[in-house]
Amino acid sequence: MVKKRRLDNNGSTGFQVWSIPRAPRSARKKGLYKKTTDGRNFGAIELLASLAGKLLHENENSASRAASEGCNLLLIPKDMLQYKIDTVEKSIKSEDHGSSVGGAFALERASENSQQKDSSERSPKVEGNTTWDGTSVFTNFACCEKESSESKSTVSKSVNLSSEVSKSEKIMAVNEQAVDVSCLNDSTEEHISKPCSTNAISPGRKDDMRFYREDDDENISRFSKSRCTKSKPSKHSHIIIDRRIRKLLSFKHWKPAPQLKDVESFGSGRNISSNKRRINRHSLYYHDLLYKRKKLLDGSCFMNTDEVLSSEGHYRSHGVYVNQYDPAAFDAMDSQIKFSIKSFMIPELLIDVPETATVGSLKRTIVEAISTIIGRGFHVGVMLHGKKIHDDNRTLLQAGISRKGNLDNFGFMLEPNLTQSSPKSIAPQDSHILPCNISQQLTRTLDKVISDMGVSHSASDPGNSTSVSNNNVDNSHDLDVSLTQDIVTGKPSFKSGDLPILQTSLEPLAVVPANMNNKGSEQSQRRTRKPFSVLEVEALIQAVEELGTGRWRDVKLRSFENKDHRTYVDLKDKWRTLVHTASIAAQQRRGDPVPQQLLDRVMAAHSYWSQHHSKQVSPIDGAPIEITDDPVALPSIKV
DNA sequence: CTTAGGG
DNA sequence: CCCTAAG
Repeated sequence: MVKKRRLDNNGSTGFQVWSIPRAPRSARKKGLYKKTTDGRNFGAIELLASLAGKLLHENENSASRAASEGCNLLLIPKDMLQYKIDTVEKSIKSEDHGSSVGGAFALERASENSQQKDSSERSPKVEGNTTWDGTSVFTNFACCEKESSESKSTVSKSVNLSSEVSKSEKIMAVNEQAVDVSCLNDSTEEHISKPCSTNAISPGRKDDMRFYREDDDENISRFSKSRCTKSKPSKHSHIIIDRRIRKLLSFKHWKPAPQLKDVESFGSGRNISSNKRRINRHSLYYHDLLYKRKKLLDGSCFMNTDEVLSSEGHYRSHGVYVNQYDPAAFDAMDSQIKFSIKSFMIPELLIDVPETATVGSLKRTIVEAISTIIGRGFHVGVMLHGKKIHDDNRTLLQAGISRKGNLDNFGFMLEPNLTQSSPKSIAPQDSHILPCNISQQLTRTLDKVISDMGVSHSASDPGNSTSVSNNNVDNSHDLDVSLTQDIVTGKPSFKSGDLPILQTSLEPLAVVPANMNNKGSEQSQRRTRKPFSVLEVEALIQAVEELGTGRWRDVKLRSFENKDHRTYVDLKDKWRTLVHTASIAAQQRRGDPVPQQLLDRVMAAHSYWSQHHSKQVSPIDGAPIEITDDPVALPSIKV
């Protein structure tokens, strides 16, 4: 019971103190961060698993067949991604320090001939990762080949595109490591370089730039039918949701992911390791990365070319999205730079641009190309070394984008177009009101993909395992990770409509880390600032007066229980700023002014609680705190 | 998970 | 607001 006693200061204090014994942790657990298990989540996960399995399988085949078809679209709910990532992590932890290709979703070739190694030289390396936060539109894959000498004359960059609509807080973020569906090699280059015009999609041609796109319909259908037989049902679903991730989502109205406990009961990471999966060390970093919230760059989506080949032509790290061929082989080529953009949504996109092209034209070309796939409603930004290149008039060369240039930190960003004008007009507070065109487009696309893939039903064949070969360019650590077996479980059963896609609002697009080397790139979206209203301030003060400082969780429960966007940490921070505000001259205060009266209460409560340990609670019987003659007590506040 | 502080 | 060390 809550009892209260008047805190009397010279008989004029209006400050009241309640003695509220702190409830046991166990009891407190419930409520604030309650998480439920949503059956749909599992369904989604299963679907993902299934898709992943297929995709992987697909990749296997395509890889072994010199991969000439490259367009597989796959949209995966974020939670699934996390699932995979976590699974991988588990295996990393429990297994070894081995290496894996491109992270979380490397696959282990179930049973392959011993020639694999020999062929690895020629076989494309499967490298890829996809990040899908909120409603990422793109996923990225990268296929790397060790053929620097074979490459004809292009610098090919596989650009990772990722777009996210984050404000739709009901969308589970999706991150996925996947296999690329097409590889750039001699045999495929021709194929994929087929001008778009050969497809139903109008070719984009501008400033001597060209972009190509692989036809994907066929692949999709093929994707949906083929190689399901190998899918092996997993006996256990290893769904380990990182709590940090959940934490991240906890205040976002996400449909709660299964609790860790619940999840773990499904199966533990042990099983993963028991499957003898080997994970590329590259993925280690990637994981770590994923555990950090990805931050937005200018509130937009960022796609990047994460890494480039090392000087030896090997992948240098996880999440490589850039393929760069031996510059020496480019002499014959008229200093053209080829950008290869890959993702689930963008199967394969090659963009050739002369170094003398301008950044602006590059952007336009990319927009043009991507628009044919996902529709309009976005624009492209170019990042280099962590900075956006704003000057569209500069040539690529001038901007530092050249065949021989260091493109480690090169990438693109997809930014939503609020108005068809400048994205700059996107006010933070309005970000959730982004036009629906993106949302709709995405949803539509997703729906189509899902249905096209025919995933909604019995997408996988229990009893079959999926595997993919990873011919790591760098043989020093070949990795094979096989998550599929565990992931692929049962049949996914959800309609496209069930996908946790966009709500009505959008937030700045999510980001794919531009450069995993850069610490700063491991960013995640920052919550939009929401100034405390006077009412909130008052409620906070009220609560603190009653509970004291240092019991922010209780404060939260008492006065902000239903305000998900106010965490107890926020409240604590707010209190701190309030105290600070109250202590400075009114002229120095900024923001919407807080009534002096409230600030006085803040000061009073602050001084009071700093004197009386806030954690001091009354006896078990709930007796009120005895506050008698206290000089520190609150000053009387008369209004 | 909560707190408490630094950034 | 974010991030984190501590507890």
